[in-house]
Amino acid sequence: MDKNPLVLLELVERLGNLMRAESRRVGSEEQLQPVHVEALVYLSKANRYSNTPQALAEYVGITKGTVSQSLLLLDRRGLIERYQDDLDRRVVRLRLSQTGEQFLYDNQPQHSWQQATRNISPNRIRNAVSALREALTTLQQDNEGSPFGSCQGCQHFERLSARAYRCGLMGDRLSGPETRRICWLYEEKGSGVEDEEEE
Amino acid sequence: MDKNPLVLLELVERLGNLMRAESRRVGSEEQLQPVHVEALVYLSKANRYSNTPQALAEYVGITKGTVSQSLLLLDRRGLIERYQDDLDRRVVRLRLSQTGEQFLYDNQPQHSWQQATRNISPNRIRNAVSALREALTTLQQDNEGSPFGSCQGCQHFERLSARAYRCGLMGDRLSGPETRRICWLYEEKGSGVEDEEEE
DNA sequence: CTGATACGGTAGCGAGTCGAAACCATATTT
DNA sequence: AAATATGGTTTCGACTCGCTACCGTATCAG
Repeated sequence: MDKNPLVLLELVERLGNLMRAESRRVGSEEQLQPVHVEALVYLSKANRYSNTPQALAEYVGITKGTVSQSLLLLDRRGLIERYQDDLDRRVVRLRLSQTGEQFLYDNQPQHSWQQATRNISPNRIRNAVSALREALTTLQQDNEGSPFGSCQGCQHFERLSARAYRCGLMGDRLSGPETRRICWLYEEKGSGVEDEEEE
Repeated sequence: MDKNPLVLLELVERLGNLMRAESRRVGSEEQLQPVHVEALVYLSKANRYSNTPQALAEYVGITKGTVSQSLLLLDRRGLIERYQDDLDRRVVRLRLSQTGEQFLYDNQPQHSWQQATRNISPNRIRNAVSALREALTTLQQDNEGSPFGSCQGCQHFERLSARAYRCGLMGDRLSGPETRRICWLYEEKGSGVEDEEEE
């Protein structure tokens, strides 16, 4: 009866707008733009391979030039720290400063979302997650953007023992919590070439 | 295992970002910002009560001042038309121009989304829609923003006969297609006070 | 080792966003 | 008739954002 996919899009966009407005609200006190808040949130969730300007730019969907500006601002405000990578001295690494952590802790940009979803049964949430995840994966393939995901479901993820993990691509051992962070090297597990051409 | 609601948020934001990037892509040819494209899409879906700068501002989550600017630009470009309301001469009404319609038709901002969702079963989409709808409703209540919805499920909606409808709030008769457009006067049907307080 | 090329990041430009506040014109209330 | 509310517009300053040019480091070819 509905044109369902479009309705879903409508909802996603609208929720996105609202959460963006929320970011705006949260940031206004500190004179931060929504993008700045998004950047802080991203950094709080990115793993060790993904805390660079480049990855951030891809994630929020803006150019590296703009990201560079934003980072400058966040640095001036003391919310993040920038330091050089030892191995490749071109790359800049980012991390939240103490103040940055505190800012997120105080303002809880996701709080209103958690309120809004608290009455939805875990099961329905799980279903929604799975549907959206599928849409995201396809969308990313089509746009050839970087994937962004966490170790579960990543092709490079290896489990050494009960509590020891490893990234096969980079060769590092990973702690348990680290395997749940966002990584832009993520590659979908079963995704060699799907023959599922349906055209 | 997952912190599901947060994962869902993550997905919604990311999909939102991607679709925003898509808007950017679509608009770049015509030198339009993402917001401009969003505005056009909105106008193509808004019903007769909701085609005003005010409603648009609430919908996309920016201030009326900014909206005013954007509309100026869209008007200059000949993508929309602005005309005064007869009854209240303060209010400006908006509609897509021929060119505006054509623009949307040519560029299909939602095309990539439809591609991305075409392999998701209707049933899963329906579930996702229902979960997100619930989140949206709650979020809007908490933020006391205008609700935005279509006649199905609206408190003011009246069915006069098989194919004749009416908005009880405004007193107008509505055509069938019109009842499926976006309205910012929407009020959730069962929404006096839910006793469903769960903490 | 040396040049060419690739790549991560920064800098500057111009058009535009954005919130805030002031403002205008038209309702509405008193 | 005056006070107030409301829908829109204007102006301001800080910031975004794509773009292009640029810098320094890495990598590759000879």
